[in-house]
Amino acid sequence: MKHVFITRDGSLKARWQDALPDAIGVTSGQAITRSEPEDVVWITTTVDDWREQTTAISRQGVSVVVMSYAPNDREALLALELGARGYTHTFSAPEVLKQIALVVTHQGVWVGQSLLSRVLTGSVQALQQRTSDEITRQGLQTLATLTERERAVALAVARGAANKEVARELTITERTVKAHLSAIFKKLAVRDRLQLILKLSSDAEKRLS
Amino acid sequence: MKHVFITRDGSLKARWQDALPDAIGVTSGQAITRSEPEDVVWITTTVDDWREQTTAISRQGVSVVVMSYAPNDREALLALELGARGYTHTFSAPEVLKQIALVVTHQGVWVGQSLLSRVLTGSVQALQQRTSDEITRQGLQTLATLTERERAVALAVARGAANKEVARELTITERTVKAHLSAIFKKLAVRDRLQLILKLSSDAEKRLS
DNA sequence: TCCTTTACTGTCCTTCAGTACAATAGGGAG
DNA sequence: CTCCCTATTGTACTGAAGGACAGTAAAGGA
Repeated sequence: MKHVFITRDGSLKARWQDALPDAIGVTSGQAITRSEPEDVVWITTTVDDWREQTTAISRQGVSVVVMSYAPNDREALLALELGARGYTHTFSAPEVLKQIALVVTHQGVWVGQSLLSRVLTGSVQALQQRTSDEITRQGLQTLATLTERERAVALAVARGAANKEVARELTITERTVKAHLSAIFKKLAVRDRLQLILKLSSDAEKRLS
Repeated sequence: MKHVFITRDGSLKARWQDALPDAIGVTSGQAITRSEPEDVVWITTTVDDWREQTTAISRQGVSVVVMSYAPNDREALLALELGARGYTHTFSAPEVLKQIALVVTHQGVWVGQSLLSRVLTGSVQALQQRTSDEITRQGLQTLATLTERERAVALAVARGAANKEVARELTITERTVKAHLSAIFKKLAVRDRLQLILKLSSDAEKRLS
């Protein structure tokens, strides 16, 4: 079992070797021939054909972890859809890399704390809209100070939903949505929904780093 | 670190103890008081309030694995959405249970071989439908299609500024700001400033990668 | 020169967001 | 059994947002 790092020039970053002493670096062209079913292949999104590589390698039963310089949930989704079992920041600490290696070699999936919930929340909302109260679960610290219902409203608004839409979604009147919003604005010290969106999305970004 | 199994009657199955000798069994009522951040809580879907328990316990930072007698991807999604980090069959082999324990205690997610692809595919489709125009059409060039002034207005609005503030900032009237905004909405195919903010911030993420 | 684009401004109108007054009901703490 | 918190809904009001009509002025290419 070995760790194969695919980079643009086949070079290895020091922290990767810190975490995984038996790591080897290759370029995109060499990748397929150098990896076996037991291995873990790490690939950065700076590699032009990382999508194709991820698909091809994961199809052979090899665990693939995609590393990005600027992780975001859309790219994470894409990576997972292509067959990757992990998605993380290129500059993740050695301890984190070790952890990821451990997880993916044991049939686990590693997508980072916040990404998971965001990714899944999206799908659940689409697949079964009726569970809307439960959409509010973990979270952003900001949301922690809110009540269950307030959180549900806040998250809906953060998606860009209008009061009327939120009302329909939570099966309450528009007036109630306004009531919750007033409470939310007060608690989070924001003046309107615009600032709320900005606050929530900036907090979400912080969690990625 | 210990393994807490929540079952209807608080009893433990033999294979659970085979896999995890330090396992303890509790009933739903005792669950919260008996689990600490380092623990792994295993809960079967035969427990009436497994959804609420999963939500509550995972919120405290405890890893929760949901076990079902008849696993299916819909329930898996629900479990993950509620905050569970694992989802498997109640009668999983001891080796599998060990593996799951290892994965979830290292910040991984375990949803089983077959479920993984289906679950993720579902979520990918759901998310991409919602954001398909952004990804395909405009992409990174969102702001590039705008004129100088429109860009200035768009950026100010993306910061959460009101029309009046933008007007003062650019030394123009509020009416002109509205005119620019109308053009922006049309060009970028968004309905209002809320969606504009969401669009710009999502594109900003992509530009970084 | 003519036409197009861009920037800027005006008034009128509709809809939405948010607040200011409320009120009612249930659950939990003391 | 109160007091407090939460969830819910009501009416009325102010102000902002955005569209529907406009219009003028400058710049640049055909």
